[in-house]
Amino acid sequence: MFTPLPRIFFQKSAVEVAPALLGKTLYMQEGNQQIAGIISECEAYQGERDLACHARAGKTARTLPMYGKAGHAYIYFTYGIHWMFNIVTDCINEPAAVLIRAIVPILGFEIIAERRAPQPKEVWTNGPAKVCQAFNIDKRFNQLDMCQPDSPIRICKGIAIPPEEILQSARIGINQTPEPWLSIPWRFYLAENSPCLSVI
DNA sequence: AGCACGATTAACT
DNA sequence: GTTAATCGTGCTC
Repeated sequence: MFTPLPRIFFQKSAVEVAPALLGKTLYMQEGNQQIAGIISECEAYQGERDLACHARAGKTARTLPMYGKAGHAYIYFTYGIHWMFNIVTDCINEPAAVLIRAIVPILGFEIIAERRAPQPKEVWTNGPAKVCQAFNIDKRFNQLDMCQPDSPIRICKGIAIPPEEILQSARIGINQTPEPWLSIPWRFYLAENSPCLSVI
């Protein structure tokens, strides 16, 4: 149970990995605490040419994880308050990552409720920073290899998603980005979980 | 050494 | 619809 997906699953472009991540399980184990949820929304950021991707400025201290091994975590801090959780994909030296924007909780409801209080369960994990708050993800886990069987964060088998239930749109929150990157439909989300999607 | 800003959220009017 | 919260990062001087 909660066996991590093999690295080869992540060794493709972010645009290929992102839709494949929908329906998979995000699992977190710290001490005897377990939390898990089904990934319902994510976004692909691919390469230095993608002007919405942090790697547009090249290799820096912050973007280094994206140039590393697929299956590792890329976690960054933004707006002075929030953490964002990404999964690195593609080859070494090809910066690519998938931002996890929303999950549907399946395990650890009490812990999530405590961390997300006083918010109602409908908005517990429908946003990238909310997922990090619920799972207690921060820089401690940056560059973590999530393909190890004892990793505190793992991406595991989940539920099968028929292709017709996967919807696409432009990515959120990148309003200063020029075209075509502003409009390219690299946000992937599940139709059936619309109440669990991030707030736009 | 200083500065502008961000792959957001929650609590306002 | 608007705005405060709040600080690491990367760029410029």
